[in-house]
Amino acid sequence: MSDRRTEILRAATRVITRRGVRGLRVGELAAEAGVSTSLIYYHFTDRAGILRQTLEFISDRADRYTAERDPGTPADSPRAELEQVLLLELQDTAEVRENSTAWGELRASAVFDPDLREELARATHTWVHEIAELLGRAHPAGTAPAHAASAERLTALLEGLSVRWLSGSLPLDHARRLLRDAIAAELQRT
Amino acid sequence: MSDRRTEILRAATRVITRRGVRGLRVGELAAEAGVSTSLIYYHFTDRAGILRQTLEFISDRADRYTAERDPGTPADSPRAELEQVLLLELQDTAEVRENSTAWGELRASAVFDPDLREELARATHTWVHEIAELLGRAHPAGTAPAHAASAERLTALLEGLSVRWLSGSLPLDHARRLLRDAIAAELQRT
DNA sequence: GTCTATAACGCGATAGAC
DNA sequence: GTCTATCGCGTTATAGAC
Repeated sequence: MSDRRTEILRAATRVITRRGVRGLRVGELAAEAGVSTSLIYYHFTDRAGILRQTLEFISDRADRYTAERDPGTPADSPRAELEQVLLLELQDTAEVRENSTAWGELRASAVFDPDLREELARATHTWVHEIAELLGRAHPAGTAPAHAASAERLTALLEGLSVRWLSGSLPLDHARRLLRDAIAAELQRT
Repeated sequence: MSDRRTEILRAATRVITRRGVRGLRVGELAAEAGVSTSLIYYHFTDRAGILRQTLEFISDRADRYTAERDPGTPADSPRAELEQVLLLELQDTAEVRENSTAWGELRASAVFDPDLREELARATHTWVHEIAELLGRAHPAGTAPAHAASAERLTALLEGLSVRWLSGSLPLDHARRLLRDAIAAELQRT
């Protein structure tokens, strides 16, 4: 599925990484994709449609790269898997930067746009739940509510560290170290 | 110092709380402040000047309300003071909402605007340092580098929880509970 | 310092040909 | 499906009077 529409969605992802959700200009997107502005409207109706479908495209892609991690890896310990999944989001690759940036923008936009909140809360809940399950396997001694709380703290910390990294307040390796230590601490809770 | 310029800066803070940094319109700011648009330009030159000076105003004010807490309070334990200072940021009052919202916007905008990064990194560093000092008094057994790392984790977590609260993904009392537990855990580190 | 009036422009969106 | 050309509005910014 690498048609024109998909090409435009990929271009939109790059523009959002560069300018933000609220900084995306239809004209700039057209130039980035190498098409006319009216073709954008033909495929996406209006600016809101561009954003909706691009954010959907990005979150599908994020699900995929979370699901597809370690295809043939010899299934390390659950703890290593947990570290791997969380630290995956703190890497300086184009794909991770794009996803983290777009995710942060979605979060920041939802503060002012109630329409985005429901979908955002749903995606957050899914993510927290997935981390809580990994915590359950890595730390069977703990209770389910304790794992849920740990997962909320770790994912919220990760979002906080991620935006500090992207906004230039925290070097990437330092952010990774802080997150690793926080994971270790959550696993040592009684 | 409650002149026209300061009134406009206060109005700008309210508009940013309502619309976001990138949603601020000079005309709306003028209406909010009860002045003409051209007076805005007289005082701040251009839109970028409005934003720069407003964000400076906000970070100064945040410093001040952190510094001025408990004027005559009977200096509880350092631990209680630490909790108080951090939990202060998770309250549903107009002032805290304004500061948290504007601070989150500053952070999110800096991802796309390198001009904001220096001031932001400076303010972040000041804040982390202040929390690290409180941790030192609340937990004298720990080392200075450990306190610095704890302060970075706690403040990054607080930012993460704050934006989840403001974006409707996390109820306020739940966010407060998660933060309190994280503070307790940082104080129990060996 | 502050206002009214307006210029200049960027940007979302559409018309219509191919 | 894709393009060129353009409209119309909202917004930034300025001119000039008081």
